[in-house]
Amino acid sequence: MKQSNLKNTSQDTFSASSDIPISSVSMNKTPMNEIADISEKLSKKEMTRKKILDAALIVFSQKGYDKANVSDIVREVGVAQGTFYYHFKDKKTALVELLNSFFDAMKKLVANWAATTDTSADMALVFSRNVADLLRKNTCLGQIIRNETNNPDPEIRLLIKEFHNYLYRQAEFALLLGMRLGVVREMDARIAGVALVGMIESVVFELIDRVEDVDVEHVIKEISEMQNRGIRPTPDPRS
Amino acid sequence: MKQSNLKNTSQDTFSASSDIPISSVSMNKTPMNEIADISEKLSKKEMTRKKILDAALIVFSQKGYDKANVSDIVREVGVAQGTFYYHFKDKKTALVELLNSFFDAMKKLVANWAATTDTSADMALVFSRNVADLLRKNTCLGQIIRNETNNPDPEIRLLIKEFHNYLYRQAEFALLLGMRLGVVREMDARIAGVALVGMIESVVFELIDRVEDVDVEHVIKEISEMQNRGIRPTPDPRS
Amino acid sequence: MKQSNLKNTSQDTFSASSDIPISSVSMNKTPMNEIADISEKLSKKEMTRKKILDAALIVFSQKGYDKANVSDIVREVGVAQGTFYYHFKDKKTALVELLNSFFDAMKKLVANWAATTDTSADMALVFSRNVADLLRKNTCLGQIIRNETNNPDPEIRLLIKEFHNYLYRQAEFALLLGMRLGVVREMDARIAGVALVGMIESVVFELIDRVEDVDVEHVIKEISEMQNRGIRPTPDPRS
Amino acid sequence: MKQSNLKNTSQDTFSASSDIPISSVSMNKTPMNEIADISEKLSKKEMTRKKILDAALIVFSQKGYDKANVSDIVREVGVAQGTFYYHFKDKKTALVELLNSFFDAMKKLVANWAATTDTSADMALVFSRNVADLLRKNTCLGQIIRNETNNPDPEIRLLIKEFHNYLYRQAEFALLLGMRLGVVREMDARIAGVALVGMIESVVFELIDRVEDVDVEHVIKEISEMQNRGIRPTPDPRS
DNA sequence: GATGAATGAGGGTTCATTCAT
DNA sequence: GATGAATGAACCCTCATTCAT
Repeated sequence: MKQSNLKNTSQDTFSASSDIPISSVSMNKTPMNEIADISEKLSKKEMTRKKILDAALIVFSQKGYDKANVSDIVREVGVAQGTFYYHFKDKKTALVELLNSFFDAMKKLVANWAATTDTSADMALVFSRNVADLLRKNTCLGQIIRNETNNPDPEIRLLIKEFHNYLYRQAEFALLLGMRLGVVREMDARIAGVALVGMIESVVFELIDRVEDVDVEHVIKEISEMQNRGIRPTPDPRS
Repeated sequence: MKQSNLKNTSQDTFSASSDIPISSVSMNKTPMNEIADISEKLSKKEMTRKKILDAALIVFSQKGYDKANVSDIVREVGVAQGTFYYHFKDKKTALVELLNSFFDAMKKLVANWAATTDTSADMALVFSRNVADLLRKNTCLGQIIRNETNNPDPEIRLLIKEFHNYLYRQAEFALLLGMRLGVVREMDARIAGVALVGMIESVVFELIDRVEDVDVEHVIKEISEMQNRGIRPTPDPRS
Repeated sequence: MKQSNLKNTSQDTFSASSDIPISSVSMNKTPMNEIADISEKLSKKEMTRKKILDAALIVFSQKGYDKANVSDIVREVGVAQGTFYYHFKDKKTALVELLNSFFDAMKKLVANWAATTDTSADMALVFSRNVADLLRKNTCLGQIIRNETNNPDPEIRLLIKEFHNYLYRQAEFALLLGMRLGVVREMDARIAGVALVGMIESVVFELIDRVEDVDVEHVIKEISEMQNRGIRPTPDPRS
Repeated sequence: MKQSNLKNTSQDTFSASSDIPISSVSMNKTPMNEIADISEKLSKKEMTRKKILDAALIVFSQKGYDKANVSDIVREVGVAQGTFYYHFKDKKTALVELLNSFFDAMKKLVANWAATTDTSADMALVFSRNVADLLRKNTCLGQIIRNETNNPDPEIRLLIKEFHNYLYRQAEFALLLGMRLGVVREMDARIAGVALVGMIESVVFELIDRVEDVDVEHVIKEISEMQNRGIRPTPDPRS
């Protein structure tokens, strides 16, 4: 079997499954075990399929979907070119499956967030940390979503737009809730939602993902502070 | 001449020259006239070259650089395939030229900003409006820069990274200055710089560029407010 | 399957394998059988590859390497354009492989020559016949080597120069040996080596390869005589 | 005007005209003056034409006719692409003109050779020196003739074959004459003619043209010796 | 007489996809 | 279930040639 040339520089566990956060970020249990358990039950066929998906995830995120070759993917896995097409109708299908399973996992996260988020908590901090963790734990998918945002293929585009809209609506909803509770000032929640998410995304991809020696906790705190207070020298509004 | 299939959905003037803001955003004169005047003086060769560049700008922004075909570009212009290669060494050269002329224009903008920005003004508002205007006037280049951020080609990648770093450094510098002047609270200016720029970029591309009936001024004001005050219900810090 | 346009005018067996003389010229057995036997064992893939190489050999020798199109080659074989690139990295690789296998075969010949050449024999006759046979059995490769001697590609050039230098050194070495044994007069062996090889090459390509009704044995004897005695009317030096 | 990249390493005077030996090699007068005189009379148009031909000669000899670009040639001269086609119907016409003027010049040489060659002289030496000088003084055309011997274009091929046949017939004729005079032993003059010319050509191109510090006179003497005596240790037949 | 912008046919090469095994 | 040889459409790019100026 040929050796892979791809460098694994992210903290991903390099498994399509694990790249998808089935568990909530607030869960402290090790979800890996569950996945591992499930993995054990995978048939040989399912294993191959999963390996291909894992490899596709990495290759797509590194070379971009269009430039990524099926040959790159199968070389990574060590299977034949045709095997890819036994498991997936075409290249696009694999990408769509990756994206969809990511979104499915997200929906599970939402339930947890909604249920566990304490309204008295520092919502900005919680939200930022959740989104940041989400992106950090799914570096590859994050990259793909970022890079393919304007992919010429309409289906892919739509799917990714869905993800962004989802985040925006989450933020908007949280802000509206905060306003009703009196912990958020009056504002255009739609615009603010986009702004907050964009802020977090940029920081995750520019600082947390790219810079090696970065204090993640420090970065997240700074963002939360920015979200809460803005840049002006006022007393901490929480005080 | 063959008919173009590309849809011109953006508000760009669809001219490589006009896409590049040679004049400062603070200038209220209509620079278009000047550019038009210059255009009159273009030789036939230069006209062809410009037309190709204009078409390349659109095609690159719509299909992505790698998926964009030279044949798409020349079909748009109505010239032969070879004509592209008479004017540009290769596809990449055209992209690099577009990016570089954009960056050159930016540098001119900077000088104006530095010279004209009143420290007593609402810096966040001025900065946001400047960046937003810059991006809005160069929708296509903005799209390209956004889409090719992780292009596999190292040269392209570097060029675009340069652009982002430039914006980040601008924001960081403005924040540091504000801190020294006492109009900005103490913070990690590097992180905040990335956050502020990311916020603006997201809003421009998600709201201003994509949504038709958007009150640009309203959006920019909201962002400035967010930057100044954050989301918390404090009294306006400027008061 | 499309019809070939290439005319097979040479006496080549038109097989990349048979073009390469695996057996020594002094062997009287028919090596073709052995090669045929081996051919039987070739997998379908190897057969395709061999067919492409055979066709490339002919096309390269007829049109010249640079003018030869991959499409010519695959049309000859009856496979798709892509099939060529499945088997060979590029056009050059196929050429280099042809040249290298020829040179490898040569090295085997050398061992035989060195081992079997009787110093008491008419060395000039043996050498001439060996080189002439080598070239005659590999007409196409001979043509290629002749035509691409000054190919702009440095790698190709070097490879072919190697072949010529090899022949020159062989001749030089033989002459030096003859001088030590007293059967060759004192001379500048380096110059003489080039002269002898050039003489043989010219005759092979001008007379043996091109003229149909030529008595090969007669030609070779005439050359040997020339090499031994020159043109002057002296008594046969061997007498 | 762009600078040329071509290295002028040969001893050519780098003039299409001077590359063609209008004067016999045995003439000791400086024919350059005559040519120069003629040059003076060239109209500007004729000068341009000549310059293009000169450049074509060099480019063809260095890159090979097929790989040579018209753009290379005109860049060398410093004229526009179209200028080439004003003076020559196409690329091939320029090559054919170069070859033809070379052959015309040859015919003039022949008359001189035939008239001046002393039958009592060392004919081999005279013939070798004449051919060698001819090739050395026309390095570029020599290269072209050597490289394009098997050019796929039939017209070019034929023209070059003509040159070789001419040389062969010259040698054959000289040998037949020598035989009649009793200064050459009985032999197959046709084969010997090819052999003698091939010997000289190889040595010129392998040793004299390529190796820098080569004693041309020594090389020519060695060849003559080889032609006269062969390789065997006989007493000098001339004694 | 010369120009040089423009042409377009054609070449090498890539790669997603198919299908017989 | 997996293979991998084969495919062929499509792309980037080259360059001899044309023609309006």
